[in-house]
Amino acid sequence: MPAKMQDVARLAGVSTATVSRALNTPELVSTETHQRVMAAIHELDYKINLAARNLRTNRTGTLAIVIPTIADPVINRAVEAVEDAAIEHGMTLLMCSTRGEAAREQAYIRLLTQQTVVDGVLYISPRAAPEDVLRLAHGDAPLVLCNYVMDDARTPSVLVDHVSSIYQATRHLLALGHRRIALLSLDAPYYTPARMRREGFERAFAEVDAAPDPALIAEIHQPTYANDEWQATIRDLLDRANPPTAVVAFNDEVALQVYAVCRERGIRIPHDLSVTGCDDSVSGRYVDPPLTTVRVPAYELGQVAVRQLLRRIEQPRARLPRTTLLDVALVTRGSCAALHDNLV
Amino acid sequence: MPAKMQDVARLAGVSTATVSRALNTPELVSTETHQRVMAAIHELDYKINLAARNLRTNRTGTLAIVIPTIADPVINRAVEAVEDAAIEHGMTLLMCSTRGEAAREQAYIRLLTQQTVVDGVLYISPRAAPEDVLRLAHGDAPLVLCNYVMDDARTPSVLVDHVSSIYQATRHLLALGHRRIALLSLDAPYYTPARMRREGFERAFAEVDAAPDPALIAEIHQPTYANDEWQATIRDLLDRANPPTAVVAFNDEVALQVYAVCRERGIRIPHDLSVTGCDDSVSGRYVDPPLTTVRVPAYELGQVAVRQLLRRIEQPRARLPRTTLLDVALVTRGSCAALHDNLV
DNA sequence: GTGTTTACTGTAATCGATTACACTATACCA
DNA sequence: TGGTATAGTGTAATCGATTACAGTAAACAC
Repeated sequence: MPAKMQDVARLAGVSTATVSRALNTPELVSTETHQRVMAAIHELDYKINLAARNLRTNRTGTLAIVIPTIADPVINRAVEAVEDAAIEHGMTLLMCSTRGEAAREQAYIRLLTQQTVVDGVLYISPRAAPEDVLRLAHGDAPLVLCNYVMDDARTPSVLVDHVSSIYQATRHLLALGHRRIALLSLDAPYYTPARMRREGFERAFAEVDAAPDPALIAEIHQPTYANDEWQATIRDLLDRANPPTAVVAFNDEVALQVYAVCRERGIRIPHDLSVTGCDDSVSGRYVDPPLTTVRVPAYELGQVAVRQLLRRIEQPRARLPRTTLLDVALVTRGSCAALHDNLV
Repeated sequence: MPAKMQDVARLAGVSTATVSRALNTPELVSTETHQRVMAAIHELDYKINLAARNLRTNRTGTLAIVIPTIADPVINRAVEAVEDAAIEHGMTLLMCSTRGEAAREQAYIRLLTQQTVVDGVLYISPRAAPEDVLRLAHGDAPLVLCNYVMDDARTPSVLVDHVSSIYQATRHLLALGHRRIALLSLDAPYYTPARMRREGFERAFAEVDAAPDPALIAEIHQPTYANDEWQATIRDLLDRANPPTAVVAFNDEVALQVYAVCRERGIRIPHDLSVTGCDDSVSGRYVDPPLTTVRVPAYELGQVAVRQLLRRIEQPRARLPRTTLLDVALVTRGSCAALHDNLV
């Protein structure tokens, strides 16, 4: 029913080849013909049939973005960057959020290993096993990873420096005299940032010739970013006989959970407990006291990754940096204080 | 290079028709043949070419979801519902976030008026002019709207009851004795919820034979949900000679901005100022005092809408309710108090 | 035994664009 | 003037699946 290229060609008195050229390579068509074709297109309200074009050109004009959740400010921002770049290149975005569910992760990987679904895949914070990610990497569409390292020279990774973020937060607290510092982190199989955070934590301690108390490292194994389990963990931590004097949280949301538990318990921040977050999300900016956190280049994360991806799509053999590490910066606000002597 | 159906057929010793049937309508194929075909598919690692299928079947297996921003908890949740349903139906999701930019809104509408891009469109909180939305509605793909009303009998709308949410919050404050109540809302051309909120606000006043002070209605015209402008507006409001005794904010994020300004000014919540939010997002749950807000059925919003959309896709002539209104519920927490006599 | 139904399979047209190749007309050159 | 380059256009093959239609063989009915 809708007009096809044939109809346009007939109306404009040319062949379909010319219509196609008028649309895709106007420089090969005379100005006059081009105008006639455009007029016909307008007249018939012709819309190109993308399925036909895709079949013929073996391209889809679509990028897939695979993310663990849509409800995280850093990921949000990265996705915005990706969408911006996609639009700029006339491409669209297929959204695949896995919610940390292995089944979904697998299903999306299976789907995306087909060239005909998307032209490229951006995979943020994979929770899948290396062999599955590798399968995707060996699929027909180029792949770029975010926050994941994998032993495959062909697949570029872009990483926020999670080592540095936790390192900086921890160093800040150590400098304030704290030694009993708790780490609240998220862990999951194959979840690279968890390892990096632990490393940053330990490195900061090593620099002052100390070591963290393993009992104060709380790594929750949780598929999603849901908040329910954190409360229990935090209460546990603070209710101990020998509680921490400071807490490093792996993101701002969890840091605010610490705030909530402190309120319950009558613990004053920063007087009784110092707290740091991570990601510099809006929520940490307007609480009392304002949250000391780490600024993370979320938009840049998406931007760098999508640029590399687009590069690969245009030139499949393009050489790309194997890993790109993005800098972070400590943002000092009011949630940390020097350790009181009476609390040592 | 990748195996095609022809190769599978050859290896299995059947025709492509049989391979196709084995995949799409296995009940029409003998068990033995089916197994041979499956074995061949596995052997060759055959992946169906979706472009070819789409061209032939005139379907894409994709839904578009158009949203103003990805960084809003209610929208997030609605998107999750849509994705869940999409996966359940073996479909994928094309994400189109417009950031409230008219140009992007238009560009996506233009893109999606083509049948061959997606099988259906879900449009959440459109900011586009009615004629543009109508153009989309008259496109080839079925359309379902969220939080928008339009004069088109064919296009179903699913709405959160924004009238009721602000009405309930306002009534709560009125019952506590407040009369100088400010409304912080977002406005934009053609943005239905803004009108609904105003209506709820006024209705609550009308019920106690009063009227709101128009000077206390602050409707920011802002494309996005960014936080910068709110601070100024809120300061303005609170610094007046005759400031409000209560504030109704259209969402929790803005309510927390009010918290921040109050902290600056030494205004105590709820003692000096009562505050209500809306949406019951996580951020409001763990602040001090916990935010009184309105619970909004975000997941349900997406769920109801996508169900109607899928229904339409399967049966284009299906009769659907023209508008569906979703209930909301006040969540009373600690951010509101009875009006002190000395403040009257 | 003939006619009819059932179960399965194959042939070949078709979806609507792109593009290699061929062709014509004009411009340009010596 | 003949030859070659250039610009613009057309013809027709092609992408890889789906499916209407036709065909065959076995089962079944009478």
